[in-house]
Amino acid sequence: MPELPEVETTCRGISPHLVNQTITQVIFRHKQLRWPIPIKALKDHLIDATITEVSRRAKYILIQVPTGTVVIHLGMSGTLRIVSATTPLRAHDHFDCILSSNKILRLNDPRRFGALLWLPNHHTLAQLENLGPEPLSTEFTATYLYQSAQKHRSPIKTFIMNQKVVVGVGNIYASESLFMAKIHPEYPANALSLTQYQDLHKAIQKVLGKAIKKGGTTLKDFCQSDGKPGYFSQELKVYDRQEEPCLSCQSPIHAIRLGQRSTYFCPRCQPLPSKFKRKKELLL
DNA sequence: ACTGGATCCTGATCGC
DNA sequence: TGCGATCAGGATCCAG
Repeated sequence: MPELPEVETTCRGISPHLVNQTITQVIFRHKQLRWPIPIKALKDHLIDATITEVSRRAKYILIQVPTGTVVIHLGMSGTLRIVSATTPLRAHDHFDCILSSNKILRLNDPRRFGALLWLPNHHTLAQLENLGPEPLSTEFTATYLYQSAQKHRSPIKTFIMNQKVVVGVGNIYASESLFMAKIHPEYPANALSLTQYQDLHKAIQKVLGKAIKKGGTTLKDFCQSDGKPGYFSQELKVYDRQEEPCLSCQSPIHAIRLGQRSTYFCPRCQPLPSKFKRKKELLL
């Protein structure tokens, strides 16, 4: 369940269990997630190392030890939990990090779209380079979005999900933010006005900020057993609501595929000027 | 340089 | 009950 708010929540949840703990053992049960796991480097650098900090960049979780950083991405299906030695193993428990407190940081990821990487101090990691600004930071502004968009004619939804533009806007929040800003997801990025980007910028921050709060409360016990997902559904205005009435105008919510991702919007609240509508014959 | 599509993998769900 | 098709909260890679 790795939307940015859950990654943030995971970070906050595991951090107190990790910081100042010494790692006594690491166990690998799979050698590859999205990329091969650098098992040897992780063993060499983690065993007997003390964790100094846990932080987040984009949807990557960063666990700092004296000689470098463990970089974890949860992909589509990953979870990180704090468990005990008696917690039974489940399918897809790929990695354990055993601490001096006897607690265990356990990574589970059925689809293995996630990542477990090692970043030595003073090195760089391609995945962490060229990332756009954090959506809740002050570098992320409406003007920045507007200017970045000028050379992109791709649909606005695809544009805001591009991590080089801004990090952390996933498939759910892209649809939700565009609904709040009353912008059609297929609107070409470079056709939107600065005013529209001001609305969109505000919407992204509002939706993500609220979701982090929700994630924080709903997942507060996520590290004990299984924090139930589905808590978003109460807040979602369009996502996964195909054919249901728009909460603002009662029109049926539409669903389309955009960039191979499910996309939801209200055709009445988020109109698309006819000049931007795609013609079927052009798609063939 | 940008864009869209294919791709990695397992599991849940739905129609037949 | 079983089977195949489809879809899932991500993001990289590659051809055009």
